[in-house]
Amino acid sequence: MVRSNASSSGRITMADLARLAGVSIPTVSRALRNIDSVLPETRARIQALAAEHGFVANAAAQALRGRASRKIAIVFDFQSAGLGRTSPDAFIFELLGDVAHALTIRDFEIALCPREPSTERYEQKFSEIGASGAIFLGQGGQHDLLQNLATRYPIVVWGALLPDSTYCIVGSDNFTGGRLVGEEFKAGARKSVLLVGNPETEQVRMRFGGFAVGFAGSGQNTVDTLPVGFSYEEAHRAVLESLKARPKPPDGIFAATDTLAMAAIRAIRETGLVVPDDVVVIGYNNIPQAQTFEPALTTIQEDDHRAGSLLVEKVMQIRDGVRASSVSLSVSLIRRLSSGGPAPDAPA
Amino acid sequence: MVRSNASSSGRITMADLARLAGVSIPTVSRALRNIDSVLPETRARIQALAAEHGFVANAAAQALRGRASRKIAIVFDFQSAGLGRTSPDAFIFELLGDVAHALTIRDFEIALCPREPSTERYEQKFSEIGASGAIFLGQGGQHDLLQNLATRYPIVVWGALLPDSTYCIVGSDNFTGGRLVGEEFKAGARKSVLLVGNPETEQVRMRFGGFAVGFAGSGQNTVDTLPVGFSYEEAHRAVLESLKARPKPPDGIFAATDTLAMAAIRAIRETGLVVPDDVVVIGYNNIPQAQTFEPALTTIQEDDHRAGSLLVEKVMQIRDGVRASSVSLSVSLIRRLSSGGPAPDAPA
DNA sequence: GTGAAAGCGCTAACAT
DNA sequence: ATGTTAGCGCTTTCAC
Repeated sequence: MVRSNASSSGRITMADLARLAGVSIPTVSRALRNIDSVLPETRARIQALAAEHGFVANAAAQALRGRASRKIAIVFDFQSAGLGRTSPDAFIFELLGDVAHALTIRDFEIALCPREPSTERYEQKFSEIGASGAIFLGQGGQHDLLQNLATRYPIVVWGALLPDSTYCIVGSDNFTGGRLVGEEFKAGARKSVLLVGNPETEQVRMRFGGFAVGFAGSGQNTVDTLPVGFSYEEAHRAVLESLKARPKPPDGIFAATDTLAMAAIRAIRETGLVVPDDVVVIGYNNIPQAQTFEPALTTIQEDDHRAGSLLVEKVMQIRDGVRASSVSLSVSLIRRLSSGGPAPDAPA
Repeated sequence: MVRSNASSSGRITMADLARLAGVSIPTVSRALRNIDSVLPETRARIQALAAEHGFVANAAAQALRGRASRKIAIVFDFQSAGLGRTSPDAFIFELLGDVAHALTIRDFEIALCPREPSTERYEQKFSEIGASGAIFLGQGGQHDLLQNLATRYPIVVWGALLPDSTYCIVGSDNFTGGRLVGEEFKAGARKSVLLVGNPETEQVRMRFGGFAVGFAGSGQNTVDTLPVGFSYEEAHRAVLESLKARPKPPDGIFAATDTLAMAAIRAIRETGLVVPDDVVVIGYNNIPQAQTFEPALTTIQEDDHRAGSLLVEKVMQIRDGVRASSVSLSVSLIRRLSSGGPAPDAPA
């Protein structure tokens, strides 16, 4: 077996086409790329031949010859952490699907890459596989590294729009999202709020920062932070412990993601409290399950679903030497049951 | 910008190493691959140099030279279907993460590929990108095509273990899984059962087939099938309509996936019925949300989580010319609230 | 044990 | 408008 790429399976090469068309190899190359000269008639003949035989240029050879590859790397944490099977948040997978789709449409190859510990390792990796650009799904705590990498490689990052960043970021307007939640809590006269999520993560920090602004001036109140990662189990445990440890429960929880919000709600119920009567809960991302969950989750959502295609557009621009500016996707609050809003759709 | 792969960013080549080590290029190549001859001392010196300079062989050049690539394609439907945003089932994304992880550990490159309509197109695609094997996540209704493709390319498929298949399949023991549900329904004295899911899909057909066997002999009863795809929304709508159309509701629903089960439960509740008191519901896959969902979902789960690494192991074998046999992963029933079982863990 | 030579499939520079 | 020549970085003969 061991089918390598080329040569195996009756694969057609440019040399074959050249023979068939009675022209030289470079002419075939030119015709196929619709280049300048080449007699229209010749081009037509060659392209017809190519189509007929299902010719596809060997990407390896093109890459070797120095041509900018039509290949983009997508970087994210797919490493299930050993036993715990802590897979990425559902939102990231959604985004991955959208990005992959946008790349496919443009006829680009998609390489999945794990996180690396240094700029050099990323460069090596991208260079090794011949990717002409990379899309990072989440900063993953590598902001400084990314600043550096961006000066040497075309990258775009889904994540928080950090003010000092010199690389191109596409992200939810985390600050406004957080502020909307803060305002909602202020309007709902919440007195004691718990923020669930790790503020060391860039996006989470901005969400919580926005919250503080929106919630400000709501009089006598307290805001505590419960720093947890992105896993459902960890959040569930932490919220449960926190509820037991406190003299009285919070009356509002803002979770950094919908997944964490669902974990919090479960913990709340297990202590006998009722959502939203005793505690109002709001999440972030509006993942598909948010609507499905009981009680349906109040959450923050982007106003359009262009995240995936935007990331791809931007990386194409940078790859082509065009400056691309960061984009903050506007957000809105979806009111559902978990904050006392209406049910997602009227029961029959 | 337009950084192609090689040549840009001070990338080290074998020629550079050869110069540094004072040997010829082929010697470097041999040393790095731990090949036969090569004086141990020479090899050590070269490897040290390579490490020091962070040398990584250019995959394109290796591929071009005819070497079996260390690259595997993963095929699945990531195309969100236009407006509907019908993304793949959560289970597939879980599996994708596991497979990607297993490949990364083995230092293989991962290419994401969409479905193609024909054997030829798959061959072209794999050949173009230089993948030396492919993993299909789900048959996707392409059983015949896959039979054909497998004779020409190293592939492994996650899916149903169809009896006539000549290609290597790794899959849940769908038949037994279905049978367990059937037996559970029989034991629970269900009289009127609705199967939700499209039996044209290979895996679903086997699950329902197993159900029939397990449920058989439970006396006077009826079993209807509601054929729907894999989307939550579609299933929700279909179940709702079905419930309204029937003279009396079923007392048991077996959904082909957990996602469909959740949709069914929502529909059931919207008609005023109670799960599990009026209708018992069982799903399939034990996705993370199954535990979280309210009521927690009774479902079928594989006994171990080796699916991802098994798929990778198998494709490696086939790639290396070794025959690999299909594997049916044993399953068991997880009893939770949706079928009247215990809550996932005791409330505090 | 190592080097010299050839070539994988393609594209860019220079002919014509 | 097309052909000729050279070479990307690597591996595989075949010499020595």
